[in-house]
Amino acid sequence: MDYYVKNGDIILSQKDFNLDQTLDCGQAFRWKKVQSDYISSYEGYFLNDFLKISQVTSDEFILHSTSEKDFLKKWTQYFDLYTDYSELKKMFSQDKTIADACKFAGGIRLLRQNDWECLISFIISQNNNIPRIKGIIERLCTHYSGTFPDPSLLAEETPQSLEYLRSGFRSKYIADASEKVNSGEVDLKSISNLPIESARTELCKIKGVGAKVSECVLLYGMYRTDAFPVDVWIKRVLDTYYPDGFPQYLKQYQGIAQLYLFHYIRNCKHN
DNA sequence: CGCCAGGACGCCC
DNA sequence: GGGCGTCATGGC
Repeated sequence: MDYYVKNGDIILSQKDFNLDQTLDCGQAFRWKKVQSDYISSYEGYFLNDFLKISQVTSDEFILHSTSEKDFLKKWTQYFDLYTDYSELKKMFSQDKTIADACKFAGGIRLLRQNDWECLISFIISQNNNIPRIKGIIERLCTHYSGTFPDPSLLAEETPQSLEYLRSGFRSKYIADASEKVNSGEVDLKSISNLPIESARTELCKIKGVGAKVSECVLLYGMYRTDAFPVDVWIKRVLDTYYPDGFPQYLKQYQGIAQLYLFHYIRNCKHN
């Protein structure tokens, strides 16, 4: 990671980073691709901090209108820039299937998102498709003037008052999660420090949070890289390529490996 | 139109 | 403990 400041923008030099692969691989739902003269540009949020970011070349980026302070304090963390993905991929590539996945799209990085936002987002994600998940979350944020609502705000809502989301049966789950987090019955900050089995148990106390959603919250919202969400796509990968189980030596970082596999199985046509 | 979606729940056996 | 229907909504 290397950078300099130019006309109020951050010019970033970064290997192992592709915006299309990272921002549109189903781990975050508030990034929008926007028209630009660059390879690609996105606008989105980490919590309520807005960012426009562009990919200029394979390893050059512009973070538009960002202070050096915000860059160092927020965005380097969010994009996980202090982690060496070349090293990770070297380890992953001992496995043929993941090696292929990394060759197909090696610019994916794990986004270090907010636990609360991840919880609500992945509750919404269940039995749903990505375009519609994005729509529901956009309606939610628009309702709160473009910001993602805090637990205290959402805790005032009921399944009825959430009808504008058109999230179907999930609205009662959103209401339950908001109530439990706001009251402290479920304490996300404490959970993030628990052994992973206990953390799963605690998260699953929320109605509508099961094995898959809790795993996503752990991985995407709490940076538990050993969390391993299994959805229908990853199930296909496991059935096809790992009938005897996922390699144990990848356990500590299997969540990140899962990102490459998820993107690969969904987008590589010859599968 | 029908099938499916980054699933969880309730009920059945 | 595993299997299966159900749950809203709408993308494709």
